[in-house]
Amino acid sequence: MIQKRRYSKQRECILNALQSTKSHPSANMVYDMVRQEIPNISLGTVYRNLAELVEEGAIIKIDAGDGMEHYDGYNKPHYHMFCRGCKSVSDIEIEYHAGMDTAAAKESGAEIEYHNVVFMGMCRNCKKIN
Amino acid sequence: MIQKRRYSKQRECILNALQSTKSHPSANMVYDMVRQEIPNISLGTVYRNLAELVEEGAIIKIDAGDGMEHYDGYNKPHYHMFCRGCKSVSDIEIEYHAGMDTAAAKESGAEIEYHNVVFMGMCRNCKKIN
DNA sequence: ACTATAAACAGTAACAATTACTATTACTAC
DNA sequence: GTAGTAATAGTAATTGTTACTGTTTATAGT
Repeated sequence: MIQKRRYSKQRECILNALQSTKSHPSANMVYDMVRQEIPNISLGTVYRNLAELVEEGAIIKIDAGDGMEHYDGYNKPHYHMFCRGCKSVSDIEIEYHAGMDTAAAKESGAEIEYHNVVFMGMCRNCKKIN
Repeated sequence: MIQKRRYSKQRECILNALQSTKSHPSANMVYDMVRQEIPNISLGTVYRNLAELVEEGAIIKIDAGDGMEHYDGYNKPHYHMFCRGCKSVSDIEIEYHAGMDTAAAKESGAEIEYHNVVFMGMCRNCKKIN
């Protein structure tokens, strides 16, 4: 009677696309990726499923400051950097600073669930040029 | 001959508004604030001046992940938290982790200029309710 | 102080990312 | 297999932001 989440080819394809890349595509980039598999998929479907996958914790959303959301097939908590040169988001594989969460909670009285870190700068390739 | 930045009442008013609040208003909220002083100021003027003030380092832009930019009259590097309950941005006054920048630079080979941290959770008020 | 110059402006139109809507399709419990 | 209802495709609407245009105004040079 009461139906839970229902399977859909589209959602599986979106999740696969995200899990099989190390890049951090925007919704539109995901749209382009899955259209190779499902040519008539709707952009609205991509947005809706990305939101659902974020909500259930299967992927994460990254705010890089370039005016659009980026998505990341989630494995473990990790940090990101945004390159001012090529405007790309990449992983930064340093340890998650769990101590900052407790410090922030103590300072503010808030309940901290997690934190995001975005490093700003010029990536290895772009710093040569500029 | 070559003109530099020129004074404007509007820009001064915008900077004042940001420096005299501890909140982290969006462009639209800034617009509402300065309209009390300059009723016919244009929203475009607010956006342009906010961008210029960010560029010259007088204020900072915060990406909270709620679909719009927030602005902050800048004093020193500090962190922020976004409350899932009341959707507000507040300061977190813990020390800037400069060590993370060098760690990130070493790990990635990038040139790191700085980093932003946004804590996610429920603020002191909202955690009581929920 | 007066004038020429161009930066900054107000007002509005355009834009791009995202969300909402609607009729149709296709999972899944029975 | 069928009924019920999530999920979809396609499209329209919304929202935050940026670009454009004719006008105003700060300021450098007289």
